[in-house]
Amino acid sequence: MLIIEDDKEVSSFVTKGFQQAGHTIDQSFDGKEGLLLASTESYDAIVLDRMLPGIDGLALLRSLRAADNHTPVLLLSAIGEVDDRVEGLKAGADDYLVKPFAFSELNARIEALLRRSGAPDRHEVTELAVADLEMDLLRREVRRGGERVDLQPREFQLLEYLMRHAGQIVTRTMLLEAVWGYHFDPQTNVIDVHISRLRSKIDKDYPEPLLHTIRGVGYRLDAAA
Amino acid sequence: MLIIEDDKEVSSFVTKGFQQAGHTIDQSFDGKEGLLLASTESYDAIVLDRMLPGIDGLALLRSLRAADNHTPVLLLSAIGEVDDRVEGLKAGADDYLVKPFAFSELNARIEALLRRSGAPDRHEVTELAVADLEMDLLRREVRRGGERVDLQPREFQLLEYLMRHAGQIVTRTMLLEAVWGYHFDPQTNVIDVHISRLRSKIDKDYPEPLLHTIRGVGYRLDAAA
DNA sequence: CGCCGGGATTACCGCAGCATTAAGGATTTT
DNA sequence: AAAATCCTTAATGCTGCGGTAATCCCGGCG
Repeated sequence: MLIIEDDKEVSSFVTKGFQQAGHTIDQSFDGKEGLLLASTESYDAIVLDRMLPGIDGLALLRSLRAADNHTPVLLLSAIGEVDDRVEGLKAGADDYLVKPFAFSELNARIEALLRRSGAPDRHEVTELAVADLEMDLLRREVRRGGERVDLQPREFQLLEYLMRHAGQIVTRTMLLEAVWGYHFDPQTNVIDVHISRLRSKIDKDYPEPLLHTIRGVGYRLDAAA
Repeated sequence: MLIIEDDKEVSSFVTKGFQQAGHTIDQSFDGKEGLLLASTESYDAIVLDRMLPGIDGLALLRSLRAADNHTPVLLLSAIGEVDDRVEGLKAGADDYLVKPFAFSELNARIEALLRRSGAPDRHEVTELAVADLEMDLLRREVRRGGERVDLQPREFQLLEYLMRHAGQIVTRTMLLEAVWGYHFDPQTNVIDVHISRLRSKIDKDYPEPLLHTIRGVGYRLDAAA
């Protein structure tokens, strides 16, 4: 686990706590080094302070997500405004905690994150397939009927999630959480838009649509009627 | 299930999430109304925000418990207060979750509560069957005699309830509560209409009707004459 | 045999929910 | 600083679900 926090006292406090809980910890005290570590090493989770010398915590987080790194990140912040929280979550944080906090609280949240992301299949499967639709996770390539389909990052994420749950119904709430990381209702039609674009790329021009709408619930990806 | 939460965004997110998961939800945005609903109606679980206009969430909870109501309650709380958890649990909450939270987390906890409270876990069963009528809850598919039957959301809910109570008489009042979330008589023939539509899909074209009318009482779903 | 009340059926229409498109912003690249 | 890329928001259109109501049906009872 990686702790990025410039306040030595807080950092040490948190580090000791997690070490005693049996975790292995890397500490970083500034943004640049933190980002470097986060991108080059592989952590099960990251605790990230929002205010940092060098790079701002949010910017760091965005860079990380832009590089397609999905390590669970818990954001620490001194501020408590709602907008900050939303901004943090939108930037790609998986959870958010305001200082001052009790270590037990932090621990519980990290545990929840680990549990959630601890899906063992993440690193084993490198290829997904549904009917004649194939996805190569390593090369980030998608093919339908052998033909290449270019997807944008969001669309790729969306399709990946749908393919991992092929045959099952995927609710809108699930998508908001898994693909957008929202833990609230954005009150917009982001999902619809991206579904629409995805459809135009993978279902249009093909006789049998794979992406089905389940009215009032969500979507399902499969070949069956 | 009852959601008592004044923040419209949170309430909407949670409500939609549970609805998509197949639950019937009552929403309340203030303490007084919430308490009234909680005391007069019968819910399988209640999600209760701690900070409410009107009555405080904790006070509400205490009133409820004082009235000998033991419906499982999960308390929602804003960040900051750490040993609030203890207070909440002391007031009679069965579980506690701090905002912001992931819906999946909330869902998991509610399911745990339902399981604990002895309600037959709705998600352990993924398939229902009555005679040659089958329902796949995960795929939201219904088959009669192996043949697919397309149902609309309401019809699906209705049939699900009937199948969960197969062989028993299901009264109109029960249906209004469980399927429509009405706690009063709408003075219309909604039920009749949907029963009729359901019949035309699952009983028409088949020699033996499964959906029987019990005049003056309600309906019963089974194979027996 | 005709009346009565509950139930069944059908048709109709408002609107929720989804699809689609275009425009605006944010971020990154050149 | 300009350009390109991609995500989000917003506006618009459309489909068909779901509720209401009008009508029909049927069993029960006097």
